[in-house]
Amino acid sequence: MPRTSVAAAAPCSLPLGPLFPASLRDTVEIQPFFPFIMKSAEEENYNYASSNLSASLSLGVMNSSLSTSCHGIQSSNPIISIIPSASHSSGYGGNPENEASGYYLSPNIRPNGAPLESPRIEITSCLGIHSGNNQFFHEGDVEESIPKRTLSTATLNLPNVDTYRDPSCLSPASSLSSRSCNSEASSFESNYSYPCTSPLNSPWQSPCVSPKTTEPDDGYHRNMVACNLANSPRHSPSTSPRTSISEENWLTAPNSRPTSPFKRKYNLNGRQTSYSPHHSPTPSPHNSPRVSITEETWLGNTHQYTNSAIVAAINALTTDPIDMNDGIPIKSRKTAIDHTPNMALKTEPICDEHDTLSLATDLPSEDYYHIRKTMPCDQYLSVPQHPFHWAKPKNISPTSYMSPSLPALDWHLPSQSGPYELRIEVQPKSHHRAHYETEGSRGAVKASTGGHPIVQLHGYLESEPLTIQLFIGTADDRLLRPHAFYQVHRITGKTVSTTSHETIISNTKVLEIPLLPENNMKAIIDCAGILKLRNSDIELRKGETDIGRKNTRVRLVFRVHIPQANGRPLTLQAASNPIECSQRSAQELPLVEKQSIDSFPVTGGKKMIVTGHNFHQDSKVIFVEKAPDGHHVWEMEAKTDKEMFKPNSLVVEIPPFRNHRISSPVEVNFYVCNGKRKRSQYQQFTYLPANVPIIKTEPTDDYESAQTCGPMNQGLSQLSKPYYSQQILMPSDPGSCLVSGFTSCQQRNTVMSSSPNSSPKLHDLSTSSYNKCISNPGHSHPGLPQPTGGVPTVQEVPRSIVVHPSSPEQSSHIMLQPQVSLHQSSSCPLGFQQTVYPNSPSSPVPSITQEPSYLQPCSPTHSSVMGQQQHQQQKVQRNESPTTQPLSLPELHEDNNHNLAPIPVTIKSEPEELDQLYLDDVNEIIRNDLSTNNVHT
DNA sequence: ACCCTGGAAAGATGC
DNA sequence: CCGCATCTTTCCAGG
Repeated sequence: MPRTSVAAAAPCSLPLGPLFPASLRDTVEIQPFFPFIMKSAEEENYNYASSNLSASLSLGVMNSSLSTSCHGIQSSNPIISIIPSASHSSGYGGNPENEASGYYLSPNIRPNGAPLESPRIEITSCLGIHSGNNQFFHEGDVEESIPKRTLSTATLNLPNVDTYRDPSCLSPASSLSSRSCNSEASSFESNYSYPCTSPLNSPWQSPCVSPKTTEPDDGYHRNMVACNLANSPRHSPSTSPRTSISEENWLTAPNSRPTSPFKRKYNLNGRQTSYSPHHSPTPSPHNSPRVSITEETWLGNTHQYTNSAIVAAINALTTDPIDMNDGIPIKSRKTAIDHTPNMALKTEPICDEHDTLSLATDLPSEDYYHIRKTMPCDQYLSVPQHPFHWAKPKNISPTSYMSPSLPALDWHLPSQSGPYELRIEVQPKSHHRAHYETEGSRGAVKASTGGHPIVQLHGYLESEPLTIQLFIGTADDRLLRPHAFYQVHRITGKTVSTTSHETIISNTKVLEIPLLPENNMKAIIDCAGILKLRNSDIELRKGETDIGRKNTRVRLVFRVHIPQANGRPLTLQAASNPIECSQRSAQELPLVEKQSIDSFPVTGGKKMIVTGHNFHQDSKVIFVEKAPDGHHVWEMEAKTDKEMFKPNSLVVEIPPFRNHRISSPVEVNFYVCNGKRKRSQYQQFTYLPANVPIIKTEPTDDYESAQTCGPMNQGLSQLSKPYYSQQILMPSDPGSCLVSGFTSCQQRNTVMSSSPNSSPKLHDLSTSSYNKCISNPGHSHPGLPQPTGGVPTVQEVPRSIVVHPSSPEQSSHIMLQPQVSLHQSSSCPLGFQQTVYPNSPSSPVPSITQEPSYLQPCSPTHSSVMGQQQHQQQKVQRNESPTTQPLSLPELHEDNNHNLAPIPVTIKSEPEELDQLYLDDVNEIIRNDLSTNNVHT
């Protein structure tokens, strides 16, 4: 099939797929989302930053920053081509509607809050690109802006690559992975100074360099040459970092697949010295979703420059120019073979194409390698980058063109906005054995009920059909994003009733499914299978930090773009419950899907029904309370009712908590254990005080007033209000009002946020504690502010994903994360984790309502993730110093400012005798706090 | 013949 | 370094 040539595609025209309503198509072209995007990206950074790494902002933040920029690149490189339209230009940086731009731009001026002891990178970034005037998008400006940019240097701390992985967990969090930049950063030695401080030398420049050229390839080529002049292997081979494989070698190397993909040979540098690409039977995006530069994006679809590209570019300014190269997949087992035919179909002369491709991909790559080569600590595998990538036959679909104007796949979006709500009516089964490329399809994902998952868009009354996008997302503790090791696989056949169209967006396969009014905007997802990519393939990908081993859980992520009157499509997103994709896990590991009770008084004794899979009669249910450092402070095996045992359900008697005198809810975990190393994910459970901890009644008013303070509160208010009252009433019958996991999440969230109810026990106001917490941040969590200057520590990331009954309502409330991010971002421009102190003036908070399309970044949809995050947040707050104020409720804190007491900060297990001592003091503090709040409000 | 599945062998990796 | 337990990937066979 002939591929759309670069020249053929009109850069300024972003045709949407046929499935897209004309209105949407129209709007997409001219609507700038960039401010949002930027914000989202930034938010995400924060989220990630805090999630994996310990409180120390340094690593975590860096991590996120880098990752974002990198992955932002996905579609990025090409930033320029798209910009032709003036309307576009206005979109980027300059949308006055919100503070996004400013907020987003802030990263450039990030204060270096990172601890010096952490490895760091001196990054030269270009200011000015954020001018907010879209200079980015004006061709002329773009070109001119480069030299004009002011160089700024930011010192970023290097993320600890492995920190995110919980050694004890079944599955590693799926990574920042694709946020390849992380790895990039991590591979750099501290204080390493890039040789290329000039923007011109940075691959990042490429996007800025060849905007909409009539001769994309040439222009690109030219620019790349200019940018990479000295570093190009072609031009100066000596600079090539590749020690063992030259491009030529690579190209001429046999394509035969190694006997075993696992048998990797490394040279002294730890790089893989030899590598044979494997020809996969089926084309699949091997590139990390975050990886952005592919032949497709660079050359095949130069017009496909997306906002994310711009975001990436901007982010790059704050991080590392080298990151640009992350987008270039260097590993591709099957590339050569697959592409040969593909190339032949191209409209451009093959030789030209080839050259261009090679140049396009190699230059940045080499540049990258060159830089890396000089680094003392090179942890990267030197995998030759093949100029051709896996075939992407479907990528030429017009539909894919819409991606440029739509939010990147790893942006977090709400499932609900205004009257619209994207809801997963029928959740997929918790297990689905993914198939390898070497296998035949293993069929479509099914629903636990026997049918197939169903997604429905509520509130949409137009007659215009829409399109549902589906891709495979992560299901780990971190935020949702395309899964590096899994791709959606289109299922066809007589058994499939739903038509679908496969496309690739930013190297992630996306299934597009029509959403028709005649079907009540409901789609039965019987056409989506899951393809497993070899770990070795993905892990070898340059910049890929994700670990495939045991990273076998995914979620189905659905998106819908709703045309809006203002021309800006509203994008909603919903993610399914986690799906275990490995064969073994599906057969052996217990999996908890639901629990009848999420919280109960410390006295325990109540029966809780745990439903899931692979339960045995001798399955044990262990309750665990974890200390900040991940150690188990308390473990208790719950009694299970053997007689009531079923393979998919267990009846468990909630064990009494170790401390019956808690005055505020204490969150613990439990898991089902079928034997050694056969444990389910951690599930959340909250112990409630035996007696209702009603310290005072004002909080309600205060809290509500606080919620009305800022736009950001909206999501939170929904989240919190219910709980607040619940908490008061809870003791009567916690179980009755806390059934769904989500409810519990809300509760937890609120609990930690609504200081007034916090347990004195959990408040360690002592200086010693405070310091202790700071110096020993045990946990870092997504979206959570980390204590500035803290030392990063490896956090145990229990891969606890609570499978909540998916409730749209609930989902929609899960806005905590994004909001946190927003707030955080706004207050911490640099992306460095900056603790938001209660009494710190609040930064302007972008109004969610103003920009429903993207301002609600956090996907409410990933209920499980959110639940975890919230859970984690609570833990952090509970365990860490007061400085780690939960950002979840910024307004609340603002209102509460001057008083840190209400925030649970420690989980220290102290003698119960101390409880009362604390209680009195804390109560007093809380009263004062509340009084203060009242005055303020 | 092809798709879908379940099972399991063989190899890879981690403890 | 070895052995064992796990985990991943490929193969096989049957419906």
